[in-house]
Amino acid sequence: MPIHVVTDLRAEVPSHLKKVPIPQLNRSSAVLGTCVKGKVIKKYPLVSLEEDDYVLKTVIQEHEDQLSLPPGSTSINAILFGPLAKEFSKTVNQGDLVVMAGFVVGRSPTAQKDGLHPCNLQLAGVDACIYVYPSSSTGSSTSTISALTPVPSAETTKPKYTYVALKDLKAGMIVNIYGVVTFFKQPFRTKGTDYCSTLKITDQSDIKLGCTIFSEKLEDHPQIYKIGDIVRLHRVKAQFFNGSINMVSTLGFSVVTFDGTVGSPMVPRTCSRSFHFSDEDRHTVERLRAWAASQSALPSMSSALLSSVRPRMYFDLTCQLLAKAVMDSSCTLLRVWDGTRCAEPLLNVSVEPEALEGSTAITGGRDNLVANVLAYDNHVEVARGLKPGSYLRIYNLHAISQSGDTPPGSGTGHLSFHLHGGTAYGRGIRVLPEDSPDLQELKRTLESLRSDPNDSSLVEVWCTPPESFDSDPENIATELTCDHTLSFVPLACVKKATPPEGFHVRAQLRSYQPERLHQALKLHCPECRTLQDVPDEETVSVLFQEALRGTESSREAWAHTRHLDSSDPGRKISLHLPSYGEKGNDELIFVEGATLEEVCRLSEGQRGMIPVKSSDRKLTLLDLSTPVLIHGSKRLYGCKRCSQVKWLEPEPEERGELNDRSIAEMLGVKLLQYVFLLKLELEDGSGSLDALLWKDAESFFCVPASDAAANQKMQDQIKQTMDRFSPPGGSLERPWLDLCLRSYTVEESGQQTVCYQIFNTVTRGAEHSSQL
DNA sequence: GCTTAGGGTTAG
Repeated sequence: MPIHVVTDLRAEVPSHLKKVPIPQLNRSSAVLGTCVKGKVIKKYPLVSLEEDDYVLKTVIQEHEDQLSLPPGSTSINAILFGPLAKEFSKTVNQGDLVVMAGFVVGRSPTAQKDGLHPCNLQLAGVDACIYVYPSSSTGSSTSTISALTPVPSAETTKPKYTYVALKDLKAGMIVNIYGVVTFFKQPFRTKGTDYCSTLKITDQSDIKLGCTIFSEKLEDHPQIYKIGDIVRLHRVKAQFFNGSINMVSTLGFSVVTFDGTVGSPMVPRTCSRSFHFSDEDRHTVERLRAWAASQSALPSMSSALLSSVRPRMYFDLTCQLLAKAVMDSSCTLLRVWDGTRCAEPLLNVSVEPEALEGSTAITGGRDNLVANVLAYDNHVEVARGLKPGSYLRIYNLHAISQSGDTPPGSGTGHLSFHLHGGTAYGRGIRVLPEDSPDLQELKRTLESLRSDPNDSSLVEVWCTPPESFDSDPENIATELTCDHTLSFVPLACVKKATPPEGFHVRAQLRSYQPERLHQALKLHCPECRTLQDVPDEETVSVLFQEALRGTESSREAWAHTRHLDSSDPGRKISLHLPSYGEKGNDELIFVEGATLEEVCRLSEGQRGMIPVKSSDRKLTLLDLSTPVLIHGSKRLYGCKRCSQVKWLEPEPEERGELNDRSIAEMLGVKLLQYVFLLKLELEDGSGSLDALLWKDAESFFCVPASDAAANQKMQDQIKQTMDRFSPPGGSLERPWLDLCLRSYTVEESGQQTVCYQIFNTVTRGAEHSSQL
């Protein structure tokens, strides 16, 4: 796509290019090896289509020596695409003389208006080339010369695939072709083994070409949404039928579809993971788009909004599926809307609530927003597979006035919509992807409907995002364990309800606290029900240090006392080993005069260490902000408020099996329990609310809090779970969570606050990873 | 195993 700025005419333009006078150009002009030469008499601003994609229009006038020809046709519009447009905008000035080559001659859609040449020149891709002779003093433009791209060599630009113009097709050829869709049918089942897509395409040669595509896999079929889409077909065979050429897919067939709108993003619709798409392809699509935009002969689309539908109309409806119900073997009901209100009253087809899948909140016909579509016969198969919440385009829908209670033809009957059996006129249903440009208007309309403060009655419909209709349990990251039969409600409804009440919601995690998950681990006293943070390592360490400054080590009758050297000179560590029992006991050791680090090291042999100090010649526990027991990586804490620490005089008869409870009892300590406490900010499109994950947090994560306190792997597992629910950086999609919530009120300084807590919910997959 | 459909309104 080079532009050459030349100062010496004879030296720069390749000699093989044959110059064609502009007035002699027509649609069938050979373009290979030809060029036109003219003066830039108009240069329009560069138009940016998307990132790094541009279009620019310019008008060039035949070089002076040809001006004896009739005026009017001596000036021609040239449309430049891509980098060439940008380069042209930068390099070329009005008045410059240019030579253009590698163009396509198209029909000028503005010929009537601007009175210029009936054709235009379209320059795109690697073939397009412009040579510029600056008009003013050469000095002014020499600086741009060095910035020019070199001519790509023929070898490197040779495309891997070649495409045959539709006019050049001969029976028997197996070829690759491009075309603009002028008619299409969604894939339908044949009497054979395959699905069949029927389409008709055209290109700059204005030939209408029928194509038939067979494949037993639906994903191999073209994804055509509307007339004007552009398809690229690989390995199709030209056949004679009824006196004209038709194309049929052959072995190795593949298809890619693009939106046909000029300037719309070039997103390939294809199932193949890797497909070849070069700059040349890009420009071919651009050329076809530009050409199609200028064609008035293309059939118009028959899409309509619900608001513009009248009885007896056939139209294409772009809509969202709210609910569906199987009526009988040859009929499925689809309740849809597009956010506009029908001018005619809409019929409500009544269905048993059990038979309805999707939003049960609406009965249809409501406020003339919800249309009841009956899909018959061959469409039942597709209709049954649709997911409520998804976006659809229904082709050739028939508006039928049901005038049961009104005289026929009075125009006051209720409208229902029939998708009749068969595929005539392209009758069918297509699911549109969420991000389809064809949905932007629909989504905007639904959004404005949603924000209408006068209509809160629709809350249950509009506030539920499409994804939450997804009934595929594989896509939901959590699972309910309760046996309530509550139906799912939007968070907005949860917030409106009066507590206490239970709910099932499907929501996403927007954020959570504490972000540092180790802070989610708390100590809870089952007696006084207070909650406190787990003392941090430094605080505990300091308390141990303070205890070192105690009085002389005491000797207890119930224990053998041994001394160890500490890391500090002169300081002895006392180990008091209970002497009762048959052989004495080293399972449980009372340790005095040791630092936290030393106690931890001593407990590494899986012995329970109880840190103690001497006071009044008796042993007692340290401050209750320190662990009462350190056992390997496990630490037990006592409640300051509820413990009644005795002098340590363990009685032999008190000793049964050594466990946390018996140790605590022996020490007179009320043990604190490890618990998780997290605040999850949930959202679902209807709103957001904060829910606590506390009492059922252990089963939610499938990790006991006490294990998490002692085991880094368990903490990592929780981190992974939270990262999955709320991917860091927000780059990945957040999964939906099925949650069982309960609302309740908490009184705090005379103020009633409504709280929500998560119960009966488990994380999917957590039970497996916890086996680590 | 080598076909199917080959556009052009249901009739609920």
